[in-house]
Amino acid sequence: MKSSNSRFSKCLYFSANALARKVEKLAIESWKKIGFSPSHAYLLLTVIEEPGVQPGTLAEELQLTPSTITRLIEKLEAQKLLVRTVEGKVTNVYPTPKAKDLYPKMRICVNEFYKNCTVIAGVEETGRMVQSINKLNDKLTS
Amino acid sequence: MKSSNSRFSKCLYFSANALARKVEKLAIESWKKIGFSPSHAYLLLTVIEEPGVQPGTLAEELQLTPSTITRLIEKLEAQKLLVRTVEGKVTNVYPTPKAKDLYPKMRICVNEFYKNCTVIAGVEETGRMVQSINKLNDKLTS
DNA sequence: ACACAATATTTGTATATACAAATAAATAAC
DNA sequence: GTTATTTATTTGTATATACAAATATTGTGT
Repeated sequence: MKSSNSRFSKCLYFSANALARKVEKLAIESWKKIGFSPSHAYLLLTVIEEPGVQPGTLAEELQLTPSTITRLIEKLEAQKLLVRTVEGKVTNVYPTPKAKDLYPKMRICVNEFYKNCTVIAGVEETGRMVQSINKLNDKLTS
Repeated sequence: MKSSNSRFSKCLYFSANALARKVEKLAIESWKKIGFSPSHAYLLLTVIEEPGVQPGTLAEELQLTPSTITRLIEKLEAQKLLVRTVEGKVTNVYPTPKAKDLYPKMRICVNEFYKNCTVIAGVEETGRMVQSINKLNDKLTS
């Protein structure tokens, strides 16, 4: 059924959730060739680009809660893709050489995802969409 | 951090996910007074308004997978809010009197959620947003 | 310097959701 | 009429995420 014909087609709850799931699927597709889920992939990417970044910062940048970040880090640590150093109350997260080797492939996946979005929705439309969603997100930040 | 300043502020993956989570929170808040999660609430609402509706139809209308619908129904059945009758391969879902009694309160929650959205985002803006998300959703339907 | 508050992170637990396989019934093919 | 295919639903299992509480460290007021 088309979203626009659904019983709840006027309800932001359904629109927003459906969009997130569909975009998630598209992202999973784009990241499949290196076998990461999108959230793991973007976390790893951030750690590679900002070595030593702290979990709290990752939580902000990835818009996830600290506990979720911990869980993601644990998994990637188990795969020997990153390491944590704890000093006092702060933790720093660093990529391993194995992770750094993956970097070029990861950038390709990022680009592929953007391309997939724009092919489906159009370049300008995608941009406008992201912008207006961000605007709404900022209003909803409580 | 503002979404619009995030490292991934141009990425639909993050925008869409963040929006869904924030709207979810708003919905949870709106439904809290009768103690349902939004998905349970909307499912129940649909069953009350369309007694005998089938799980497959619910999956379409709520934009969830059939297995998720089964799980939601199980929970509501355990709370004696709805019942299933199985005839051949089709299942029909009916509300119990207990559920019907809740109906007026549920409609109030629905309205409250809409109101909360529009207070935060503006009436017109909310409408436009939902419309353009639906449009994108339809394009993304694979 | 000691108690108290604030901060950063992790852990225990719960929820929502999905995919893939299993089941069961209806329909079609021959 | 029996076999094969399609359809509707459920079940087993896995993932992502969050909240609240626990832990540990740092900073502050007096």
